[in-house]
Amino acid sequence: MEQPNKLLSNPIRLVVVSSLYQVASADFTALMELTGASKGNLSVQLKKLQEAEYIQIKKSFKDNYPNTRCSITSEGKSAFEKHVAYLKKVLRIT
Amino acid sequence: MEQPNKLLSNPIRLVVVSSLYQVASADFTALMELTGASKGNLSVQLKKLQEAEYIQIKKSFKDNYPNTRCSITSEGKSAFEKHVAYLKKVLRIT
DNA sequence: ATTATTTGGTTTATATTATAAACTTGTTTA
DNA sequence: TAAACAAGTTTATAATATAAACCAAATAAT
Repeated sequence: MEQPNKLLSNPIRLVVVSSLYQVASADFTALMELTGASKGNLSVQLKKLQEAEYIQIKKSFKDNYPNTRCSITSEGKSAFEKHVAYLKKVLRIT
Repeated sequence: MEQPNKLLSNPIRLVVVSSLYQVASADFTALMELTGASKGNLSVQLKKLQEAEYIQIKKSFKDNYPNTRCSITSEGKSAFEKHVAYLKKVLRIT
């Protein structure tokens, strides 16, 4: 029933999804700071989350520079909630 | 300050450590049921936890069969507590 | 007006990790 | 005594994570 979510077992992806669960949207630079990941690493983790349809990525230009803005999808929200429920059970926290 | 623990980011190892945090000791078979891992997989994960000194393994014979009994160390307890604190922060749960 | 540096990323080669199949050693059952 | 089972371990392979190298455009320095 309650099983661990592999995508969300990676700390970088967990922080990304958890952050986007609270925050409407965040761009690449903000997510780098939040996660502490290198840009290469963050780039592939975001792509994985996008492929799983946990997040949505909108690319645009902001002040002449490319800007990658991410937001969570309803699938992402639901997956996150389930994973949190799983963790709570495993960790025995209410 | 609060960082993810890599060893405890693996779901099998997390369940092992979390279980041993509650339970004084558990043997290989019990941990297989708790984690759902194959024995090969469980075997290497236990060894990793042992190498990190998160758990202690005592081998004996029980009813003529080998028996592998695991318990958590104080280092394991502390690591688990810290990781839980980290997760709580990331997941925004009290 | 080149050249160098910075911004904001992506691709990809390599290192690390996870996993189960194959193996081992001994026990019980037929 | 041969087959099946118990309780693991080893190891080959698959999957994953990570950062170095790369790219394209913008800005700064000379």
